[in-house]
Amino acid sequence: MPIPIPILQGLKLLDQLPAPRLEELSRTLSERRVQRREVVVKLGDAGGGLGLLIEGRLQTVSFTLDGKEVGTDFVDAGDFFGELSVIDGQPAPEYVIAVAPSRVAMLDRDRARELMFSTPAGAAAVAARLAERLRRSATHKAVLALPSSFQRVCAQLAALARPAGSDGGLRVHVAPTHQEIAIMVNTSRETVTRTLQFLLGLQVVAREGHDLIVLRPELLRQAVDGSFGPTR
Amino acid sequence: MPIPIPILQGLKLLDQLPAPRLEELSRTLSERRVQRREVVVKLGDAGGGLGLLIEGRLQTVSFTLDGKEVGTDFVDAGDFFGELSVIDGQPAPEYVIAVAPSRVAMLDRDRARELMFSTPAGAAAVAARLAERLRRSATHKAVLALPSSFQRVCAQLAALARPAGSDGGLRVHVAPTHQEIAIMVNTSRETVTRTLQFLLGLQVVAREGHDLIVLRPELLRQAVDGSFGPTR
DNA sequence: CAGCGGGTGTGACGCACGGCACAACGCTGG
DNA sequence: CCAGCGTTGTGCCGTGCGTCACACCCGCTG
Repeated sequence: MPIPIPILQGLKLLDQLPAPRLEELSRTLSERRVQRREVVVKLGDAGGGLGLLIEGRLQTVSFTLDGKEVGTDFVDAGDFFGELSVIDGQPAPEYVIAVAPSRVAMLDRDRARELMFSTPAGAAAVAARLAERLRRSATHKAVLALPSSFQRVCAQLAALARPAGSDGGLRVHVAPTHQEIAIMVNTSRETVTRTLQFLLGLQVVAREGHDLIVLRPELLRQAVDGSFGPTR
Repeated sequence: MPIPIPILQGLKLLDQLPAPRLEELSRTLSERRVQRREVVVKLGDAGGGLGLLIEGRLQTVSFTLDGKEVGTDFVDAGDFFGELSVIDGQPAPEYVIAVAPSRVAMLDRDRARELMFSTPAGAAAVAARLAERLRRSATHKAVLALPSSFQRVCAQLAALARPAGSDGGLRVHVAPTHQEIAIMVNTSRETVTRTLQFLLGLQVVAREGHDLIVLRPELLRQAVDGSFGPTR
């Protein structure tokens, strides 16, 4: 089924495209719906095309050298993914998995390269996206390198929390499971549970349905830099 | 002082450039020599230009949220660095420090953007470089996420070792100090020392001047995936 | 309603490793 | 040749947290 042009215009790579090109893409692209947990790109896939995320949320997941899962980054609606293989022709470095029901479109390799490199606007969009990913990767490393598990969990919570709609409060919308958090910050599920219990007990965070709301962001920040925690 | 054209042609961003452009750059660029430990780009610098590494080796260093140093990546001769600020205009996300005596050239922001985006070849070079950095960043994360310090040190050694000239042996040329390794893999200097002692004792690696040679790469690999180590 | 599976909460145990303290080495420069 | 500093080697101590084991809760489906 074709994809409506207004939707295509909402995608970062395509928002500068002239109308005729958009129309052509609209006719030839087709959309795929994926459910939570479904795999969109497999680790090691070579020659895959470029993915465009129309709606939903994806996560990139990879593995340590000893086989344990490591969460790495997220893909939000409007972003594209799978660029690395398109750029350098190497196999995909990680899995891409849906964390929420999503709609994606795949663009074959040759047309993707053409969009990415033939115009300065396309090139700039690609560079901007890669730069964004690198910066996030760096901050994620800064989290991973924190000495204690407690700090890492707090840091990850702080990173996941986004300003909520109404007041200025922070909230983690549909919080990940403890297991998923553990994977992101390289610790055990039990430690995540214990950390969360600690924070709930001190009213630093609170549960609200499937969301987690941050009541005292400043304490969370102190927890990250070590000046606040279980052992005094 | 002007930079000879053959040297400019050895740089990844410039190797496709037509002769007249090269000549102009040769006249206007000037080279700076830096010593080991000298800072080339400061964390937080905004509006900095693009750096070109003519000779030597640089390292990017950043800090955890609680203020500890984290080694992140290396820049080798021919690579450029400081792209992120040029691309997105944000402050530099990390320090860039020389780990060996080096020669660098700085290119101002506007001319860098022109080189990077005005031609498909330039755009492809930039994308390729960013893709390379992202892939390395991902493998570094895979190292950081290993459960035990011992494994992380071994993994880092394996990553640093490159095929040596003569035979097929692996060698770490001018090995980093234990402290530097500790920073890269998020552990303590003492643990690095102990791990290295362990490996030296079992003849897995050996010292040769300032180099470290890997005598038994297969054991090193087993050490990484946990099937070989101090506690059996 | 029972039965099930995925997620969460909690206790107990053991050990790897971070931190400290100090000794020993190997340079560089005076 | 000695002083001084950066790096390496090692013992010891305390503890954070990974792991195992098990109970509980909730939302399914039949």
